Amino acid sequence: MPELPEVETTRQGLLPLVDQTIKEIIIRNGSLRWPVNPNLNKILTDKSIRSISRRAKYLYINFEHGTLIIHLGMSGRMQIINGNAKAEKHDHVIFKFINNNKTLRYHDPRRFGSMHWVTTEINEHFLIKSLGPEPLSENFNAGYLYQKLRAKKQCIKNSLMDAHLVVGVGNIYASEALFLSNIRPQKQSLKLTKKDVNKLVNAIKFVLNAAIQKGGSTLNDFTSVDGKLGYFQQEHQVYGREGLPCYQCQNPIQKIILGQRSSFFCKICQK
DNA sequence: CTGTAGACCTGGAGGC
DNA sequence: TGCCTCCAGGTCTACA
Repeated sequence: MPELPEVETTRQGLLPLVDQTIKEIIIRNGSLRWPVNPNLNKILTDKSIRSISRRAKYLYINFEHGTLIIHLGMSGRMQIINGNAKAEKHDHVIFKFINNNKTLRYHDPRRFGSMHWVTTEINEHFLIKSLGPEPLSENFNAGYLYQKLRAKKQCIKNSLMDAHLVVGVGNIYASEALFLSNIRPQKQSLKLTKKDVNKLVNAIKFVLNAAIQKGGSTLNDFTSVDGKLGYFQQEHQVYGREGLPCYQCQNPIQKIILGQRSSFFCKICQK
């Protein structure tokens, strides 16, 4: 589920927990991508959430004395539950609150996600320190991206998914943004013109913003909720549409593997 | 330094 | 029904 729009949507959904005080944290399975700090309960009991922010696909749960950095991996979810319904399979970490009958659950079947308690300068943390700019910030612009791409021999799709270059562009939105920019995913990065790069930057911002507006819509199952009007409510333009007609030209969408990840494009619309 | 394959892990879909 | 293979939203690490 989680590409940047889903993480941002999750962040917004967690905002009601700001100012709430932790009563208890139960670690049911701490073997995520990195082991969860077993002292989390001791560290955070009676502490209040000051704010909840995001950097790349990391959620920051900010406390006065430190930050809990959470990544959702491939299959993670954060869910607020009313009442005391018992934890389900893959609910690995449970947060309970004082003066509030709500429970926050970290659910992650594949356990590719992570949780780190950080009290030192967060931008120096090993997960954070070498991240590229936020795609929706002004720091991510055509001038910046063109400079970065001009010496890169790898294909543009792989470059886009390199978090040193720009964060938050995952497998789905990389394909989608390249389609909107009429650029083939396998094109060498250094062959993009300034015009290409300009179009690409705008497309990345557009697809991410549109998905955030829709509350995160990465998966096809989202379309079944209301598959009527609007760009994202319909379907992705290319992702997951191998063999189906391109919405622009009706030619079948192609699937290729780049960097071990499925990539989709239209060979007529993208050059 | 650059670029790529492998690794981590579970579950769902599809073939036989 | 059961077993097998393949595939999935991410990204760190090891190695050429």
